[in-house]
Amino acid sequence: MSRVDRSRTSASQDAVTVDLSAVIVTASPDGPLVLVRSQDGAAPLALPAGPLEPQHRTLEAGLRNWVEELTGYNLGYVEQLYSFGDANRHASARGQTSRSLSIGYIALVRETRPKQSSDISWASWYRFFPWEDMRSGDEPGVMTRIRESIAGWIAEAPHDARQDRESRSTNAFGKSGDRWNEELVLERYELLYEIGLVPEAHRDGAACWAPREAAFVEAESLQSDHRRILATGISRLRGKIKYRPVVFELMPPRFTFLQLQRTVEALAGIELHKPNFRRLVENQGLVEETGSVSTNTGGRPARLLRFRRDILRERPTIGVGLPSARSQKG
Amino acid sequence: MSRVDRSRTSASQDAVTVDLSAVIVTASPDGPLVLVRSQDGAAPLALPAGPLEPQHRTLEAGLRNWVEELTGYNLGYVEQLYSFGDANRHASARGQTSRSLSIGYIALVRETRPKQSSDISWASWYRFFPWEDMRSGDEPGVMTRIRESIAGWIAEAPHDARQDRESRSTNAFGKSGDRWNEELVLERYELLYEIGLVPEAHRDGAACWAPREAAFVEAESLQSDHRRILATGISRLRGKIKYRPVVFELMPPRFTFLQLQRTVEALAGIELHKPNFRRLVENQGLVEETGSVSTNTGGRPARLLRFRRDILRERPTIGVGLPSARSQKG
DNA sequence: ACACCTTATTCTCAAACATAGTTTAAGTCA
DNA sequence: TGACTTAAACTATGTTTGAGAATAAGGTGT
Repeated sequence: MSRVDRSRTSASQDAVTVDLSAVIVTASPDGPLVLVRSQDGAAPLALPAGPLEPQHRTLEAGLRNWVEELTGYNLGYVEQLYSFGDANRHASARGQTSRSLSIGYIALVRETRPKQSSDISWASWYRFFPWEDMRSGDEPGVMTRIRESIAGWIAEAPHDARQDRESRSTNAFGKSGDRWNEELVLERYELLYEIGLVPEAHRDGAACWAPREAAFVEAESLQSDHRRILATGISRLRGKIKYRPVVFELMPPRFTFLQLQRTVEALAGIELHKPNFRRLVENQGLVEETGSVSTNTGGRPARLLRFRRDILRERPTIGVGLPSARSQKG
Repeated sequence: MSRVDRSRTSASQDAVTVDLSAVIVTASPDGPLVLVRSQDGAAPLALPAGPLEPQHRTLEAGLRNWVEELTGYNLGYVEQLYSFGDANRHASARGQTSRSLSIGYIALVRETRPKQSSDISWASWYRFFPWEDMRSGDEPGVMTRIRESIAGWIAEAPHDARQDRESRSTNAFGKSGDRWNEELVLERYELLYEIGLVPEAHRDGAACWAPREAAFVEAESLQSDHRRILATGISRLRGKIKYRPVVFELMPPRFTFLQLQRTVEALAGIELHKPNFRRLVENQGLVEETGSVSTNTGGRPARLLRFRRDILRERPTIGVGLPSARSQKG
């Protein structure tokens, strides 16, 4: 048997439409920004997305095409994230299952200039995941409140579910005081969703522990499952900077060590030790000096660096190295 | 505008069929095996694949369903690999672009019992990538021949392309004598394809350096782009074992240190240092003793171990650790 | 000029980890 | 018993990391 037998008129294959969604990231002095699209009325923001069209030769080409048309940005680094395809992702009104497949991408761009089209704008990605920004510890107290709620959720569990809830929460959020694994963005989001701390309008039916009156975490939502896609994107990016020099896609041509460090910190959501960060980047041979210095540092002038593009050819598996989620025994 | 406007009858969306392809892996004493399907006549082997059907609630559910129906195997660990979607992946006979989207998965199973259906069988994945098995150095001399061909390909380059070819080859294959990065399976395959050492029947049009008479590397092909999917799967698995305890999905309930080591070596295609491997696994707390020993080792009996399932809850980012692709300076 | 602020940059030191052995233990087989 | 095989423990050495102290080099205000 060959696949050709099962043509698209066959009963066994339903109508499928394919969306390409993009998490388009840039870095600003204040943190990582993601491109969002505002919709009519009070509807939540959405990631830019568009249908796959016949003239697109490959999926990635389709995405680049669509994004450029929509936003005018020229995508630099692009990577496929994940394909989502729940049967009822956009259930058709006629009760027929019209499956909508959505392929998520993450893309990095350098330019931040505002766009002409008024429904496109940049938003800090921490607007949607405030708890992921631990650069100044738990400064606004978000995590304190979250940990309290989690403790309640664990305490309320029926006896046999207690240990499961406990271990899932330490897995996602670490033990109180510890640094957590910054890559588990999706796991944390889904746990908070399950507990009911981040309600989602579009999936009301699901189980929800917290009473409606409980103090929710103040976090903005996104259309349909775009928040999951964004979480996946953040997670992927946080993982990738450790072993590939992708941060430089977000840096200007010339930058100082501190600027580079701040960008990495913003992406990872944690603070880093300055001398160690410098040593790591230096030892990996990721940058070279330009000869000039930046005088507007507020203190001693900093040397301006540039990314050594040739490094990409020499060694594929290097990155800017976070504190390596050290195996914290015991 | 909403996405609903663009229904599947719209001219801008062509007919899409979705295939789910699976790289189903198991471990045997002789190395990693992958499930393949033989086709009519002399056609190359194929990965098991099937169309996404309406009753499947999620993509992964569809895959599990399909594979179980086809092979009877119950998939354990399943992970989405990548979505491939070239416009003419299976060009329809009528000249119409009927896009075929293919979503690749990797799955691990423990059971190896042969199946009733005669067109399903297990094959060592090194049949398709012989150069990836460096467990006994370059014992059959494959890499020696490959390096010679690469040297020729570099020497033959027009002046301006010389350096590019050189750096791409050191990137993929490392310098002669060095250990290469075992994750770059796809990169190596594509480089060899470009050089013409691993001809693919299905894409004849592409550029090919080596004359047809040149000594090709003896490697088996797979249907359409299934070899790329397999390469992606191997790469993903080799990466994953370093930071997640996925090997245990391939191990029997009780095993010795050496069995575990052999499995990891088989997947990674390299040999490991015995005492160090043991220490690493021990320190990570991945295993616990069962109390019994295995006496058929040929020497001193080995303690039988079992995987500590609770570790999954405690610490998400641990694995069985290859020699960590050390940043080989210089 | 001087004290004093800020940030940049270099050093130091110990703990953790990895690499590559060597040595000892505990079985089987002839 | 002695030879052989694999298991398991131990050792020595070098590298990487985490945390902090010390020093350099510019500003500003007096």
